[in-house]
Order: sequence, then structure tokens, then C-alpha cells
Amino acid sequence: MPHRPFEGQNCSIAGALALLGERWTLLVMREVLLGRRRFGDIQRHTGVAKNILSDRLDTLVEHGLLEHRGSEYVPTRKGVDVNPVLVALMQWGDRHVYGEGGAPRVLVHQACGHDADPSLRCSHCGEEIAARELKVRPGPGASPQQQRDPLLPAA
Amino acid sequence: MPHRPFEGQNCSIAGALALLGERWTLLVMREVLLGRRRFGDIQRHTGVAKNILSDRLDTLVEHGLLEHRGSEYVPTRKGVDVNPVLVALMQWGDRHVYGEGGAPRVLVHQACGHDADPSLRCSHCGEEIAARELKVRPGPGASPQQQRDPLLPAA
DNA sequence: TCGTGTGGTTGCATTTTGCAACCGTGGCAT
DNA sequence: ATGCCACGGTTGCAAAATGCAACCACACGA
Repeated sequence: MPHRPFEGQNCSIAGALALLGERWTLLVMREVLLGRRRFGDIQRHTGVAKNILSDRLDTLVEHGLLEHRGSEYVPTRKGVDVNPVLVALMQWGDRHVYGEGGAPRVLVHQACGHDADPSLRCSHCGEEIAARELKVRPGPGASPQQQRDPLLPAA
Repeated sequence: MPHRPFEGQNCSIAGALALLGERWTLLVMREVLLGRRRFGDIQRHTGVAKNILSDRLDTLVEHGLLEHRGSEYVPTRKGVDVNPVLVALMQWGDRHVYGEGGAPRVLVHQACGHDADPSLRCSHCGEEIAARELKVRPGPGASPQQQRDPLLPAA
């Protein structure tokens, strides 16, 4: 099992990265969520070595993001929920790696049937949230130290 | 310089991960975007080894996500734009690592002043997008092979 | 029954990471 | 001016993760 120095920070980002942040893991999730669920397909489309893929699939199953059914790995709810992470990475890559008009893939909102360029909206005021408009404050699960700490603006 | 086997997939997710997917990098970005911009602060709050931190900061500067000004590392636009990635990871962690009501941190939408639980909205119909409602199709920058490939549903 | 494809595992070389010790600069109290 | 400490790193070496190629077992069809 891999070394996970990220836990114990009482931080959801670190907690997520403890699992998803291992090399190849998010690319494996990309494949599975794209619908490619067989070992060989995932291996070919990502380029990951077979032993590593084997390891990653095992830990994803172990943590309940995937289920191993016959020769397929199918995502659970917990696995499907990593979709927004992939969307965020994709949007960053579209903008900053491939330029305008160079996007390798485009998202489609199945419910309305149109291309979607999803953006983050505030659950309170409903407005779009720009990256620099986000702050952060201690939540219900914050440690005493985090409560005290003057948490600073994000961005 | 690290080994980056992710490039050349013509995929924005892989392109983003080539840079952001290295161990510690997203945690470093978390710190910087939280407002902690000095070497020592970042080191203490993440727990990353000094040599690794040094390396990560260098490559982040090299790729234009950060600028090194005096003794501070300040995010550029490109750097601020990773915020949505952190938000997505945080939401996943809130939901699946720390349970309901256990969130270590809560987001605040600075513009309206209230807590925000940002959700993805469709740019076309304006509705909230559930993770399983996203499909994908080849974009303008898709390779011939990707054009041909029957791109499958996401989720 | 022989070959081929799929889904892995094993062993070993290479790369990345972690850790501790060290170094140079600047501030500041003596 | 001298000594001492903090800060921002760098260096060297050990440990862990990764990459690669060879191998194995099973299923299926010719």
C-alpha cells in the first residue's frame, strides 16, 4: 500500500488527495467514467503499466469508488462523484494547456442535450462564482487550532 | 525535472495532471491560494520536505502559476484558476471522507457574503448538472482518431 | 491441440521521495 | 563587531514508488 502522508491534516482537499492524488488514479477514473471499464482498455488508453493499474484498481475497489464485476470495473456513487474533479481539471487544461478553440473534448449536458461549459454557482445568491471571489472559513469539523487560525482569503 | 508520462494524450485532464498531478503540488497551491505564501509557512502547513517544496515551487513558477517576489510566492491568473479544482476536491472530501456536518472548512462567496456550496450549472440551460448527467463529445482540437472514436457517456 | 487474447503477477532497474545535515544571508541584541 | 538565531534554501544518501519485460493461467475458436 502506498505511503499517504496527506491524512491527518483535517482538510478535505488533503483527504481527497490521499486517495485520488496518487499517480494515474485520476486518469483511471477518467477512463472508467468515460465508459471504458475493462482492464485492457484502461491500460491502452492511459498508458499506465499493468502492475500499477492493477494496484490502482484494487485500491479504488477497496475504497469503494469502483466495483469489480466479472471483467469490468464499474463506478459506484462515490466514484461517479469524482466527475466534478475531472471537469475542473479539464477546464483548467482547456484554458491553460490547449488554448481557445483547441479543446480535445467538449462536455454535453445530457438533460438538456446541449454543449455545456459548466460554471460554479453560489448556492445562496445563484450568481456565478469567479475563482478569486472565494474565501474560506472554519467549518463544523474544524479543529480548535483551525478555529483560532485567522483563515485567509482564497486567492 | 519529473517524469511526465501524461502528455501527448491530447486530453485536457491529462495535460492538467502533468503539472498539477505531481505529489504535493495541489497542496502547495492550496496554501498559496489560502494566502500563505512564504516558504516556511507552506512547508509547515503541508508537511512537505523542504527539497520537494523547493522543487515544486520552482516548477510552478516555471510554468507560470506562481511568481516569486522577494520572499513570497504569489499566484498568477493561471494559478488562481486552479481554485475550482481545489473546490471540487474539497467537496468530494467533505462528502466522502468527512461526513455530513464534519466539514473542516466552508466556502464563502465573497460577492454576496454568504456561505456557498458551489454547484456546477449548465451554461446553456442554467440548470444544475448532476455528475451522471455529463457526457462528452470530441471538441475542435480532437485528433482524427478521437473524432472517429465513439465517445462514450461519462458516468 | 494449438494458437491467440485477456487479465493479470513477478522480479528487477530506474525514478521520485523523505530525511537529516549543512550553508549563506540578514536582523538584532550584546 | 560579534555572536546567535531564523529564514530560505541545497546536498547527499536511504527508502519507497514506478516502469518494464517476462511470465502465468484461463477461455475460446480453428
